[in-house]
Amino acid sequence: MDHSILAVLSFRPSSGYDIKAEFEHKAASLYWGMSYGSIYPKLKKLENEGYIYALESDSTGRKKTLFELTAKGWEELEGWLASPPAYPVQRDELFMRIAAWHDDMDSTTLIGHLQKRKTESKDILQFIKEWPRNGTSYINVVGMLAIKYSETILEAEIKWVDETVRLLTENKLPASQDPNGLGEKIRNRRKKALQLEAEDEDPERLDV
Amino acid sequence: MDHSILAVLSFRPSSGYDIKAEFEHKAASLYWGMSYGSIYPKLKKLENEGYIYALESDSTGRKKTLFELTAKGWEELEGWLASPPAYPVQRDELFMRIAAWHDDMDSTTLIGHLQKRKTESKDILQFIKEWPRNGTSYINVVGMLAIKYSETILEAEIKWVDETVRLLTENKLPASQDPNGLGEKIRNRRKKALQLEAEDEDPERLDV
DNA sequence: ACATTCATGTAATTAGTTACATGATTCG
DNA sequence: CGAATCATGTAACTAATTACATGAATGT
Repeated sequence: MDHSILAVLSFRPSSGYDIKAEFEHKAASLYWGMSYGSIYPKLKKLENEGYIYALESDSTGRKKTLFELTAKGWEELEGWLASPPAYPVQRDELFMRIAAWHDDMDSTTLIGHLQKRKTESKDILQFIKEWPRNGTSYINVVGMLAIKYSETILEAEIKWVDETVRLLTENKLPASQDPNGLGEKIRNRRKKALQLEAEDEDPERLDV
Repeated sequence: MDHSILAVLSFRPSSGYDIKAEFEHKAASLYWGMSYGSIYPKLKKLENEGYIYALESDSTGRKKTLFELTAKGWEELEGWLASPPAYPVQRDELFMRIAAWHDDMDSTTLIGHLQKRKTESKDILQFIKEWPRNGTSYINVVGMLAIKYSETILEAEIKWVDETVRLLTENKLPASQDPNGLGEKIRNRRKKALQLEAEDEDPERLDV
């Protein structure tokens, strides 16, 4: 059961290609994504199970198969909309890197990561801000709330990046917390591991 | 290659069980997650490829296999840390629902979703705020920045939920944008689909 | 003694992407 | 007329979870 497809079809009857475009460039792209390799088989399955059906194409230009929701499809969608959403799992490679960063590493690399993130987030923010103003998109009353959310979060993120870059460049980082001297231990483990390798690579040196 | 495992091992030599705990209760849980079914095979693979090796257990109590990074493992980790992180894909079921919400639906259900989200986010925020203060966790200088980020975002999110619930209950929603009367079309498509089904279910009625 | 937690793993399943294949239509 | 885009699909592959199985050590 893929409810995100039913959700897209609820706006208007769409082809697989349309759905992909919706996930790529439009509103849905902010919170979901899907490739052709997923979309077409899912459409087949949803059709077989009676949630959607194929409309006749209106013969204008290109031929494509538009899918429309059946009564069963609308009911399934609305049941899903009413069911409690799972808490989103954040999987952010930037923060995994930040968390594992260690003192021996160059902080200019980290600043580079942060600035890249800022650029990307600013682009998305601009897209969101312009999108309700282009005068052609359909955004219902509740949809406006989601836009406001993305604006809020992205602005907070960008502000955090600026502040963090400032702290890193001015070397005014907050105090670390290390009650067991783990930072020292980590540096030693790393040093030892890297030294052992150097010896393995050039074992003769000791004897010369 | 699973760098999140190397990242966890960089803090301290750990068993598969330890790694799972790290992803479950600790810092890493905010930005990553993994099940046993992934962890143990990955550890085997990383060992075979020479990124990690098994330490002898220190025979105190339970026997477990701790893994430590090799020189190759440290180098791989640091290369990954320096490589540009991908922009995170937000997959948020709450916002997929909000985006597909339609006017015929009961807004109290939506308010319920929002309040559930608020509770969950508040719990995480509390965890984050307490965690540097428990006096036992290791958090390095850069790690503090990631904590600050999560605080910032979660606080912004909670504020947005409060504001949104207020708008919904007071019925002061922002104006929708619907240049092509799509909202009306959606309501009609839905009505028609559901009526057709009602007729199918009870076709005799027309003849009586 | 019994339940819980610690600890490691595998098999089946699910879900997804990537790369490829194919061809029609439209635009410049 | 050739390039770009529209349009649909499949096969191979990758990545992950879930459910199951097993058993030892610890806490009550």
